[in-house]
Amino acid sequence: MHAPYGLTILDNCVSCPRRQDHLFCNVSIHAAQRLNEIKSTAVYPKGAMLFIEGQLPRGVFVLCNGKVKLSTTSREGKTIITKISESGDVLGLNAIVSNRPYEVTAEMLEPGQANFIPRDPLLHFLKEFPEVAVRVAQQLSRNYFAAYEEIRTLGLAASPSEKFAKLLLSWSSSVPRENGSTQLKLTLTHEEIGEIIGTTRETVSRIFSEFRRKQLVQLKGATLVIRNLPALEKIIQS
Amino acid sequence: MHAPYGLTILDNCVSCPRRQDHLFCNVSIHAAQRLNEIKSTAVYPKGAMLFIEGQLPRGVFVLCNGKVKLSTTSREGKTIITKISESGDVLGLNAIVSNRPYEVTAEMLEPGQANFIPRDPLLHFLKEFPEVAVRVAQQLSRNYFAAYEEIRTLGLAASPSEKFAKLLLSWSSSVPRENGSTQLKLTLTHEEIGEIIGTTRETVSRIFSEFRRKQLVQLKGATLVIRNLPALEKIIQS
DNA sequence: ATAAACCAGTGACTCAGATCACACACCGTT
DNA sequence: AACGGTGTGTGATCTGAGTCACTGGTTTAT
Repeated sequence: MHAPYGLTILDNCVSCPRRQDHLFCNVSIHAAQRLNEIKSTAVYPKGAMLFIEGQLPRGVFVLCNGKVKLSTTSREGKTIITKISESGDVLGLNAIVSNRPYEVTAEMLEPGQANFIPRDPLLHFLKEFPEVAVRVAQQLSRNYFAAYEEIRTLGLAASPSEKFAKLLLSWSSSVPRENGSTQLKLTLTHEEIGEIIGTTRETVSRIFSEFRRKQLVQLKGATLVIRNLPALEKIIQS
Repeated sequence: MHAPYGLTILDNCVSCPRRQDHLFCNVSIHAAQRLNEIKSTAVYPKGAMLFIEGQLPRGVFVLCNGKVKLSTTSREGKTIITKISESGDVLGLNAIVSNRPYEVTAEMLEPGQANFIPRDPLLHFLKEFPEVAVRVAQQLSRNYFAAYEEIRTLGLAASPSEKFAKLLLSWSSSVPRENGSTQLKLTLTHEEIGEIIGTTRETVSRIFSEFRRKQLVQLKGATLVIRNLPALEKIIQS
C-alpha cells in the first residue's frame, strides 16, 4: 500500500476548482471528518478495473484524478462506453443505493487516485448526515438525466457524423475557447470513440478524415484543434 | 370537476395487488393523511397530456389506472417512446427532484385517473417524512436503471427483430403464462411500437408478419398470443 | 350512409454504414 | 535492426432497413 495516506478527501479537494459541484468534496466539516474515517485511498494504474459489470456492489469510488471509462458489454462482445468520468465523480452510487450489481465496468484510462467508501459505512453515514443524503438523491437524478440524454442521442440522432459532431462539441464545451476554436488532448482511440457513438472503428476513421478535409478539425500529434464550432453545431441541428 | 373526490390515494390503492411496490401507495397512515391533503384527483380522457417535454415542473402525477405514454421528440419531429407507464407509477419525479424541465411528454393512452401533487407541498412533505424521501431516492435509482436498460437495448441490440423480440418478452413477463404461451391485449399501433424499438412502421409490420409466419406469435383480434417464448429468447441472446 | 382519417400489409428501390481485407505508421522490446 | 503489438487510413463489397408508393381494411366523424 504505497498510497499517500497523508491526504484526505478534504485535502485532495481544497485545490480543486470544481469542488463546489462535487458530491463528497463539499460537505460540512463534521461530515468530511466522518468520511475520512471510513474511506480508504489508493492509486490505480492505467487499465485497472475499479469494478466490473455484474459484480455485487462493494462500495463507491470517489475519483480524485485521472479518467475512468464506464462501459457495458453484450453477450456477443459488443461494447458501448457510456461515460468518461473525471475527477470528483462518484462511481458506483446507483448500485449502492439500490443494492443491485454494478451496471457498468469502470476502468482507469490513465493512472490516478481514488477514495473507496465501503457500502455499509456509506449507508450509515448517509443516515447520520441527511443533508448529504439529499445531495445523493440529486446526484442520482443527475445521473438519470445523463442517461436520458444518451437515450435521446442513441434513439433520435440520425447519422454517425451527427453523433461524432455532438461528441466533439461536448468535449469542446469543457475547455476554454480562444477566438472560436478550442484545443484538447485526444486520449481515446478510434475504436473507443466508436464505442461511444455506436459505430465501427472504420466509420470513425472515415468521418474523422472527412472532418479534417472540411477543415472542421485539425490534428497536431495528440492535440485536437476544433476550428469550426458553428459548422459542427450545424451538423447536429437536433 | 366530475372526479370521484370521495376516493383517496389510500382508498384507491387498498385494492391494488401491487400496492407494496408503489412509491406513494404504501406509506404510513400519517404520511397518507398528509398526502391526501395536498393531492388533487382528476380523470383524464384518452389523448390528454399530463405534461409536456420542456415545461417547468409543476408537480408529480400518481397514476391510479389507465396507461400513459412517455415520449420525447427531436427537433426534426422524430419521436421515441421511452416507457409505457401503468397504475401506481409516479410521473415527473425526476424533474421535481432536480427542478429541471420535464424531460418527456406524458400522454394518456386510455382514459384514467391520476392524483396530482404540486411541487412545493411535495418537497415539504418529503422533508416532513424522511422515510418516504429514502424511497424516493430508491425510485430515482430504479428510474436510472430502467433508462440504463434502454441504453443497452438501443446501443447493443443489433437488429429491429431482436429489439421487437425483447419488447414482446418484456410484455409477456408481466402477465401469467399458461403452458408456455402468454396472452395480452395489443393496444399500441405499429407506428408506436416502431417508436419504442427505434424503427419504422413498415419494418415493424414486416417483422410482425415474419414472426407470425414462424408461428412465434398469433393475433386474434386485439389479442396477441405469444406461442413460442423460447424461440423469442433465442432471437435475443444478448 | 358516406366521407375522411387512420391503420396495416407488401412490393420495389436505394443507400449508408458494416464487414472484409490490406497497407502502413508508430513504439517499446529483445 | 528486426520484431510483434497496437492504432490508423482507405479501398471493395454486401446487405439490412429506410423510403416511397400503393392497396385495402377499420374506425370515427359529419
